[in-house]
Formats: sequence, structure tokens, C-alpha cells
Amino acid sequence: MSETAQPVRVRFAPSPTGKLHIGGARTAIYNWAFARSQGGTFILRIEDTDPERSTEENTQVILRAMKWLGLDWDEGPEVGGTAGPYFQTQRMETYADALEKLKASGNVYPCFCTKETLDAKRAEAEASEGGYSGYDRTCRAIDPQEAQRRIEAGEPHVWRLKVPEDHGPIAFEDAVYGAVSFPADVMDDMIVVRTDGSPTYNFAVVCDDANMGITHVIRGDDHLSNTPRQILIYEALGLPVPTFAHLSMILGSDGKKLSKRHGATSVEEYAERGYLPDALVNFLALLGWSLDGETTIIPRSVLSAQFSLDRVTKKDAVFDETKLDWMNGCYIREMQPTQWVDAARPWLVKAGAAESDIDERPAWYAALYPLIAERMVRFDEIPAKLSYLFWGPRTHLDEKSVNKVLLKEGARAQEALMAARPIIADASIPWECDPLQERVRSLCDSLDMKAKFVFQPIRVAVCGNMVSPPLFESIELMERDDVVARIDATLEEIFGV
RNA sequence: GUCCCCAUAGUCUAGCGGUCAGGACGCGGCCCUUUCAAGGCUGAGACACGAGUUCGAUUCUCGUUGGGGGCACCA
Repeated sequence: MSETAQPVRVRFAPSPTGKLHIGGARTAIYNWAFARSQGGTFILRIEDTDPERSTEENTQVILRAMKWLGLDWDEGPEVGGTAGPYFQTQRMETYADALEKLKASGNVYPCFCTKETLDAKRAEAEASEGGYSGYDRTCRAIDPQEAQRRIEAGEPHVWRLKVPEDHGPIAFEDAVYGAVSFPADVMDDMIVVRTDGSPTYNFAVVCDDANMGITHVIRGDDHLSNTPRQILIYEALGLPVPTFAHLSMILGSDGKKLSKRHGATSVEEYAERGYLPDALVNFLALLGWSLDGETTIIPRSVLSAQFSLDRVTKKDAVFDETKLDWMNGCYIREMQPTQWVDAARPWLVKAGAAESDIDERPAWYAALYPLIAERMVRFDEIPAKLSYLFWGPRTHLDEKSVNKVLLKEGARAQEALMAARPIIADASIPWECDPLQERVRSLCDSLDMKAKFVFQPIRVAVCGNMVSPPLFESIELMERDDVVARIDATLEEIFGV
């Protein structure tokens, strides 16, 4: 990025036609990281020119997702900026100005062909041997005087770019793909302004990027073929062409473009399922970029300092949720207990905690962290894994666990439970993990049982399941009477004593 | 159909003419252990194919095959 001494300005430009999806999020992350690493400016622009599909609600969802991901923008909605406004629908006069400029320079001409005849021609061409190869330039041949008369007579028309006849191949140096070249003769005279006077996507993008002083256009691969068209517009407008950097696609596990049937595709859904924004950012950053090929846990501080376009891959990447899970677990294990409580709050409530209780006993909730941190990868596992802490005196026995640990062991399990019960009920023993555990361990010796034959029945009785966080660390966090009550209930329910 | 792009294990990737082809997820084994995890050690697993260029190709060129994207008065 040395050929331009000017400061870096990049933008992420989503259309509010849906939620922020995974692919868009990665594009946003790369733009953000590139701006941060270059000391540049990161701009957020909303491309809402499609009134049919754009909604205010989607705009809000996108802004919320950006904030959740921690991708702060320097210019854009809510923060403003000198290159605004940042909604395309509010920049209509800039497109009108650009059109006037193109008319004046003769780089554009009116086209009176109706959508219907165009569609018919295209259908016909597609059915024939050669296939469709773009607009046939019928109206380009119309005499300017004649065209002017028809416009004044009120005939509906669009404006098309007059692609130079003698234009050589359109070549550019993509920051990711390297040298890319398109033959100019396959470019048709694209529509730049529609019948209703609104700009088409390619035209609006060029106007905005130019007016906003964008130096690097970092966007999805699906725009690679649009790039030569946009370059033609830059040229017609006499504007400098920015550096382009195209990003490969993110595919689903079946190698097909990521879509609804692959499950969660929006950032919002990942938040709801209990992924940490730092983990998602880290994971997405690595989908097409590497720091050194070795490092996988990359904090955003490193990302924002070390990101570089020359380490971006050209190959499409498959989104592998298994690895995201692992990475989320890594980030959970690095949290501070109080931080974890904050993040876990909605799921703790689902597990049975009262909001007020979380506020009143922060230390107790923070104590859950060491019990669960290395046993969870997503926050939505919390209800299933920690609800036993909120059962009070009742227990909810898992059938499979009962069969395997209590019924199958029969007398031995009953014996262990009955022997452990007085220890747990003994008020002279401090209600703490270590002394309780110590006493139960020595019980194993006196009963001549292996530890698991004593611990597992207690675990099932108290936690309801043969799989749980550490037993006495959990018991310590509960009330003695409740624990005893659960053992009694189990004894009665399973063994009838 | 046409134009453009891509190609290292199941997945994410390192590599930029000579490497035991490296790392991570996942998978197998062992250790630890009251369950499950986490952690440590360890094992299996890849250069799509075919021609060139070269003393030597994963790496450079061409072709084949496979995959992806564009070709709208959508963005």
C-alpha cells in the first residue's frame, strides 16, 4: 500500500435487505482490521437504494450486529462524518450531479428500449446458438438531436454508459487476486440511471466510493466481475480508480454457498446461541487470512495491528462450526469470572437463576465459573449443565443415569448413598468442599469401594445426572438441607427406603 | 452458453524451485482422573490429473477435470 501516500479510507457497505450474515461479517472484519492496522478510517455505509427489500429494521439489526462484534466505525450512521450522509437514499443529488457530468462529457446516452423488449431479446438470444452477450446498443445509434426530442416529448428512458469502442482489455491489480483482466468487448453499455431516475448499484457505488474518498475497496468475490464495469464508470467520470481487494466466498459444509439450510447464517443467531464476539471475530478472521500460518488464537488487538491484505487467501473457505466451538471454548477459559457472569446472564436465568439473585450474590455466581468454564463451549449449554444448582430440595433424576449408576449397581449404590448421607448431614463438618470430600473419600476405604462407586451415586442423586461439574465443588455452593433432601428423595424413589 | 476466479489431509491454513510438506480443528491411542471436560504426550491423514520448463517441481507455463462467481431498470 505504498504507492499511495494518502491515508487509507475503507468502507463496509451492507444492504439492509436482511440480517448481517457470516460472509458480510467477515468482509466487515477485514475492512475494519485493515483500517486499524493502517491507521486509516473505517466507514459504514448503508446501501438502501432498493426500496422493495430494504427495511429500517434490517438497518438496526446490522448496526447492532456490528456493535456486538466490536467493529466500531469512524464515519457512518449514528456517528456522522464529513463525507456523509451515509445512507444512499440520502445521496440522490450526488448521483444526479454525476449523471450531468457524464451527459456533458458525452459518456452516456439515453435508451428508450422498454424492459419488455429487452427481456424478450435476451430470452431469444439465450435460446439461440451464441447466447446473450449484453445490450445490442440499439439506442446508441439514435441521433442525439432526435434523442433530445424524444426526451422532451416525455418518452421514458434510462441512461446507459457509452463504453468506448476502442477500449482495450480492462486490467487491474487486485490486492488479493493479483493481475486480473477482462476483455472490454464483452462489456455491454450498462444502465447507469433507471427510468425513475434512480441510480443502479454499480453507478451509485462508484459515485459514493469516489465522493467518500475510498482508497481501498475490500468486498466479496461476487463483485469481481462488476469491477471492470465500475472501472469504466470511474474512467468516464475522470476519477481515480481505488485499489480493489476481493475476498473469496464462505461456503457451507457441503461446499455450496452458505445459506439458510446450513443452519445459522446471521451474526445475530450466533450471538443467540452463545458465542462470544471475540471468538467469532477471531474465527472469521482466519477464514481466508492467516497471521503466520501457526497462530490460531488471535486477539482483536493483534488482528487490528497485524492484519494485512497480502496474507488473504484466494480460495473459498468452508465454514466449520466444530472449530468455532473449540475456539469459543478457548475464549471462555480466558475470561474473568465476573465477565463470564455478565455474558452468561441470560442463560443463567434460563437455568433457573433469578435476575435479582444474580445482582445480590455476585460472588456466588462468579464461583460457578471454575466449575463450568472448561466444560462448556457455548453459553446455550448452561441451562442443561447448571440447572441442578437451582433445584432447591428437589432432584430431577435422569433415566439413563439412574439405570446405569443406581439400578445396575443396586445394593452397592444404595449402600454408598446411605453411608454418605450422614456425613453430608453432619453439621459438625464445615460445609466446604475439602472436608466433605475428605470424609467421603475415607468412607470409600471403610466401605472397601472404589471412589467412583461412591461418588457416582451421590452425583446422580444430587445433580440428577451421571455427568456433571465437579461434585463437592458443586455441593459446597448448595444448601446442606437441600443436598440431604435430594439424597433422601433418591433413596426413597429408587430404593424405597 | 459466455466471461472471470480458484485448486495442499474431512475442515481452516503455512509454503512462494531443493522442506522429514509445518501448525490448528476434528479423529485414534496413552497419561491424569469420582463423571464429563480441560490439560500433557502421541498416532493416522494432503500437494486433483496430464504434459512441459528445469539438474530438480507442491511451487513456474499450458491443458484436462472439479468447484465457485458474474453476465438485471437487485445489491
